[in-house]
Amino acid sequence: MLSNLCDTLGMTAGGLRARVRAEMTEEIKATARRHLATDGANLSLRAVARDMGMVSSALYRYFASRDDLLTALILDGYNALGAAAEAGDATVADRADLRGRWLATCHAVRTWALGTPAEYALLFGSPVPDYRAPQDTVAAASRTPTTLIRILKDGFDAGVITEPPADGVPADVRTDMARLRDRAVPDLPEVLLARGSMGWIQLFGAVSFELFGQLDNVVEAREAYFGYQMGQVATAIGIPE
Amino acid sequence: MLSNLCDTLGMTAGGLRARVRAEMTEEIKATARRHLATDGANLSLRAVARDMGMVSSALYRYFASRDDLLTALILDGYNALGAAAEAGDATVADRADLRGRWLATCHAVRTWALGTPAEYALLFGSPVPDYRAPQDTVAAASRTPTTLIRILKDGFDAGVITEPPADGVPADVRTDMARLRDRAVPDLPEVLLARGSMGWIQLFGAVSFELFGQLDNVVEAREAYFGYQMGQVATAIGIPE
DNA sequence: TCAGGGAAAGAGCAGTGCTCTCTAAGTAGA
DNA sequence: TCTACTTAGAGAGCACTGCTCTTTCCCTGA
Repeated sequence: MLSNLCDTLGMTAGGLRARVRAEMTEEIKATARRHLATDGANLSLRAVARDMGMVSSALYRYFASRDDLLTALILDGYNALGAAAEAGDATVADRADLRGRWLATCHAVRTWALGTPAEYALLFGSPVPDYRAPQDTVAAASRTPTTLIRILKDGFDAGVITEPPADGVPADVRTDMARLRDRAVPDLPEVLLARGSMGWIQLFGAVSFELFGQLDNVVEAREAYFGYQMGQVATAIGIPE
Repeated sequence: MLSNLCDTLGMTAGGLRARVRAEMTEEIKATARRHLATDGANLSLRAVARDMGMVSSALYRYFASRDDLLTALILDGYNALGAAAEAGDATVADRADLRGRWLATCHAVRTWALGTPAEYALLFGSPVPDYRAPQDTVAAASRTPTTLIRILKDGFDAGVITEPPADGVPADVRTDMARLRDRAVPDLPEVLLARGSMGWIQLFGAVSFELFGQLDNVVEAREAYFGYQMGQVATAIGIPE
């Protein structure tokens, strides 16, 4: 996207100008991320500019609008979360330990969310009014669920996870799952993918519930509750003990 | 809260003045709700006032701040959602049809959310920065989950739903669940409540996922997918077919 | 009838996103 | 090396925001 912008502005890639421009863009995003932590989604362009010792209008040389800046942050956020999930999965040395991998990935997602709640809210919270996420984000957004599904795939390939009976999976849902499967993880039964996607939703729900304050005055043992949930989900999906 | 305000302003309850004041308050909330639908959480006090043919400062006679107005809307929202859930549960004539009641309640929640997405986002979306939900809301907020848990309670009392084995429910989670149980549904095993709360979280996750756009370009058969999920959850909790 | 108090208006403050114009500075080509 | 061009940034300005303060109007209870 950045190189795209450079092209439209007629800059030669690799030039010194382009490099300082890229550094500047990164610095703006970094300060914006910092403001995001305190001000939430309604961060102020002017405040970001002030923090960098420049005037607000100067930011418009780098981001066409506030929404554009948010989009860049969202994209970075999806990638950061995806990387965290992948790293979590990778911590389990025994690749055949499916449950361990599942739980490690889930906990990694939660840890990332707790560490950067504002960014998580930006990704998964209430959408900003009249803001449409560009298509670029879908690839980055699918990194985390793909990490989860890949665990199922490994288990299925190894014959440890078996295809559950297609009890009551509606036909059109199977169609959706089949399309999704072909796009991301070929050769995985739709029914298994349907259960896997449910697990992803439960993970998202659990993290959002905790982060958005719905657990306040209700559940104190947050991490234990989370771990218990994810274990139950793993069992429901068919990941052996 | 309103009567509280009236008291502090020294108004006699039941007076004419108090009545027009209450009507005015309702009208403000109604217009605010209308604006909420288009502008999301960042609705404008001035716009609301303009819509009512008055000046912005006049609104401050009724709500001390924008946050106060939002709080009132949140409270109303929780109650509206709770009422919808209860009504959904009540549509099932055969009270012994636990699965039917569970699904009806879930679908009622989803329908309410799809009908008033902005209000749902206000309740369950990313929290507004430096806004603290007052204690008043917790009672209203618990109406919906209580409706769900009551179904489990009915099933447990009837001996249709049995207490699941406490396999791997951490001790501190049991403590949380016990406290929650004593507060809302006495005589329900903690383990069952733990599973029930998971169902509530999955319901919330599914609705939020759909409403916040995470299902875009992924799942088309929204209602079928939702119904499938809630059926699976019911089974996982132990609600018989 | 009349004082007290609540409702509304209006000006004003500090802040916002965004646009426009203008200047300074760097870059490439002859 | 000089020139034509592009870019970064500054600053003013527009329309908007939440909120406060003061002033005016009018209803109400005694």
